[in-house]
Amino acid sequence: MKLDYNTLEAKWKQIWEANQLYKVTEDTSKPKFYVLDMFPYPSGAGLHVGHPLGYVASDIYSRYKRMKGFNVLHPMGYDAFGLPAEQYALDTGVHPAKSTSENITRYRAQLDNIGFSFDWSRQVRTDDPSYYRWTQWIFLQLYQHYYDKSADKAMPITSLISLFEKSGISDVHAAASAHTPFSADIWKVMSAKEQESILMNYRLAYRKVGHVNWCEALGTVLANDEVKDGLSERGGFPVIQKEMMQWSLRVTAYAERLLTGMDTIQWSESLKTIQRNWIGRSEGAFIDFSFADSTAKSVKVFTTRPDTIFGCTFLVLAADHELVNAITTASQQETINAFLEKSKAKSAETKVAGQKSTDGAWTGSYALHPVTGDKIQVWIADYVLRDYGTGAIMAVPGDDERDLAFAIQHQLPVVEIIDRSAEVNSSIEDKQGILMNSSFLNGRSIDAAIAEMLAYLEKNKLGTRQIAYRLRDANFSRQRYWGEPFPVYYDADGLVHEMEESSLPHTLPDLDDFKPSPDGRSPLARLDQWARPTPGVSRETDTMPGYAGSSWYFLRYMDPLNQNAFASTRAINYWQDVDLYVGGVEHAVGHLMYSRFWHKFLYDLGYVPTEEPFKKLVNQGMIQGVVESLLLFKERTNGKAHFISSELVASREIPSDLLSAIPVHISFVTAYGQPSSHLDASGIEAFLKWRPEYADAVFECADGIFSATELNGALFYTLSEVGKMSKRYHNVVNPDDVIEKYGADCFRMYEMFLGPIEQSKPWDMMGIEGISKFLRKLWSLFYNDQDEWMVTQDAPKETSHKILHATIKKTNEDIERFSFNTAISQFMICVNELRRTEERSATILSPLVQLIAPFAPFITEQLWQALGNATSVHRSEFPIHDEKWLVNNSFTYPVCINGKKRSEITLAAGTPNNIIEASAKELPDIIKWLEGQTIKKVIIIPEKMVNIVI
RNA sequence: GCCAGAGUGGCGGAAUUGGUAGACGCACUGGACUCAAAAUCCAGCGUUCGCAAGGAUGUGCGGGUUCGAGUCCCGCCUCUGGUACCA
Repeated sequence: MKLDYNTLEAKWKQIWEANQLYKVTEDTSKPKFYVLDMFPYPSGAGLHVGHPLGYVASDIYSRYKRMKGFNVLHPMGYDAFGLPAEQYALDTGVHPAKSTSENITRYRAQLDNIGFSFDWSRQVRTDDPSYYRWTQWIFLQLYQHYYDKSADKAMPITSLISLFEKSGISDVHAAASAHTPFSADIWKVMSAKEQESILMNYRLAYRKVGHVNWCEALGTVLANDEVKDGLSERGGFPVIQKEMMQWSLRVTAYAERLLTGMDTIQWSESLKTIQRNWIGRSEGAFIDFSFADSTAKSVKVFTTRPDTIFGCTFLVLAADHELVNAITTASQQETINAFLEKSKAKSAETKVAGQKSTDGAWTGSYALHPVTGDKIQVWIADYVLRDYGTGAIMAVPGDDERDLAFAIQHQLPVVEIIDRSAEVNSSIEDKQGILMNSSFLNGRSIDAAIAEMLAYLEKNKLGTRQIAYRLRDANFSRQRYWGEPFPVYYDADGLVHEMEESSLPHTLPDLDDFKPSPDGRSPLARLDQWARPTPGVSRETDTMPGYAGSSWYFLRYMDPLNQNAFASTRAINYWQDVDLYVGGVEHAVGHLMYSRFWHKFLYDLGYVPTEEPFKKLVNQGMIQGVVESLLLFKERTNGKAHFISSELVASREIPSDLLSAIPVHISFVTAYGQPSSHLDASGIEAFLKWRPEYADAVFECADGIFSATELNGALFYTLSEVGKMSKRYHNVVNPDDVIEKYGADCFRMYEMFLGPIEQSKPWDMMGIEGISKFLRKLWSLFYNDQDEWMVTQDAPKETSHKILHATIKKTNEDIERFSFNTAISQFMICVNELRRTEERSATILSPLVQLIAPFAPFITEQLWQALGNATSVHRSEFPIHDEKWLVNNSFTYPVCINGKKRSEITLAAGTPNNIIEASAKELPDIIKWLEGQTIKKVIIIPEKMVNIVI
């Protein structure tokens, strides 16, 4: 039989489908194993060669685990709600539901091509009402719960209400946006509206007016992790701060558990560090400063350095701190107003640029230093943030660079309080030094002083120990159409009413105009009938953000069709949690943080049995593309665009701001990806056909300046860079094309052979021939050049046993540690060896096929059938190595003197160490070296080496 | 700035616990087969001295520990990622 990938793949895909080979059910007779991929967002560009990298790895692992006797859940689905489909709808008028479905069809075809072992009967789509019904349900649970810090878990809001009725706020120890004190009696006489606004401070899903990241171009607000360097992650549009009524999730309530939970899971250290930094825990104290002569009583500041309190010479509040109005004196009112105005106008640009600022203004008020009683000025400034700590700081210019810069700018007093003269190369961050000018703390080390001051503050009721987190509550409203509607409505008073559980799903209505309204409201607000169904009732017209549906999808796979629950208890108890999660590191602070939060919440409510959703996580790297660009020289020649060959740039010293790079389609470029990538005459012709606006451009290369038609013969060099694979750069490589040419098995193995899967690397077709050759060699062990079946039932050669069992051992170890490239290397060694010795015995070749099966499912299935097996190789048992074939009959030891190899001896296996030592010392060349030397010791490492130390 | 990770041939990368550095693949060079090409097979392939046998040297740089260091320690350099007025 001839090796013909395409027919072979079609044949087996059809057989697997007909036999439901990869369908999985809860089977208590086998141990479970859950392998999950991060489900894709079905974008219009389709899958490129980078996407399947993680999928191939997880598929190999799934197939391996199945052959090892595990009941493997390996599902796939689509993160179908999201911005790009809506942007596409804005541009083309195509309904997002339609384009998303079309994209999903395309993705499915591409995924099927690669031969994955997904159980497609469990597919989920986040935009399916039967799915988002449960997203809405979980949202309602969040709304109906608060976080009780004493119990350290989420509790029903009804218990909070009973506490309020019993004793007001005094017994409540809960995560809250604000603590307004009140008694039980006061609570009882509050109006429903007043009570509701108090409860909103506690609910895990709550509404508040807050400043949010507003992106004008996208017409929506974004969560903190969706903003990068002041620009939207999607699209790269500017983001400004804006006040809006928004839904938020109280993820901060779980900050500590999100932090400690990381000790129990197997994630890479770097990923854990990213999450830890994002949570940003720091220990310190709240300290109360009372005012000297103001209507306001006191202000709380947060500090991690209570020891520096004697150096505190002024206070600084955030510009939008709640006390600013109350403490501003009449004489300073104008100054403060001017500053607030300026600060507001500035926030848009400078916060984008990330510049440091020492701008500020004095409120006219004085506070009293809590220890010395000195009068100190209270300022407001840009560099203090409302959202961190208490939004107010005690400024210690003597030991804080920002405070110092501010003090110098505004000529405020500075007191040196840390003596660093004993330290070499010490900076403020080092926390090294001795206290001075600090009353009873003088002479203490910083650590000792912190402890002493904390005790002092608590004893004198001046402050409390406190832990602050950088983590902010997650914004949960998007002024967008293509997302889950909120299952709530508002009455005439603006009070929130939950929808009945039985009325879910609250479906997304149809729409044909997707433009957001300029005032920042969702397109849904335009649907009068839907938005205001009856007088006095209005619906929430915002929708949930992209991460809503993806925060729990892994649970739905356990029981995807369930109508009565997000998954049955039976299914959840069987599948428990995800054993292995494979996906990109770009989700470190978004999806992975929110999923853990939702999962912990569901755990508190008793719906899931484990606290953490993902036991082990592997981050696959990104496969990058090569971006080829033409350099456009902006100084135009006779009004014509001037392109310049890239090698001239260095020699001509053209200022880089006069150059811009125009990405070119890689198919135009010759020697693409190489240092000598260039366009020849036909490439230039193709380029001009594609970008006709450059038809009259001039092209400057080493030989001179030409118009396109004069350019025959001259090579025009492009600029080659490694970058993202993206439609924009015209460098997307479609897996379908690779599979068409080399077959799915080859594509899978080559993706794995590129290097460790955690690593990012550029896609490069150069090496794929090596894998292709390997598969042909494998095939040739079974069929000769005349396509005759060569496998015999003869006894194999002993050396074949040896190489086979070494390969079995290594394959098991390598798959377990996710080192697929080294496993493939071993297959190559094995196949080469078997070919060299012309091994044709089924005893050897049969297990070899099984070993390679997870990597190359199609070709191995075919060979397995040809070997006479009635059932699939993917249902067979993974080979186990036999130690007896791995024991050496003899072993050649390198004999070293002081670690340098001088000779070697070959001795029988299991030779006692004293004989090895004696034999080593008898070697003539060694004796020559040892002459006149004293042997200090002899080190023998079994099966490794003999080292004589002189 | 701070935090984390990484630097190995012409290239992608091996070396699992401190034990013969460069596995495996690509590229390249030479040879066989062929009228020729492709395909296939064989051999070579860090640097350096040498006709060779063989020697020296070599894992970003400078030190150290050790019989022995790509691997451990100290000090630097470079790159990648995260983060940035976080008190």
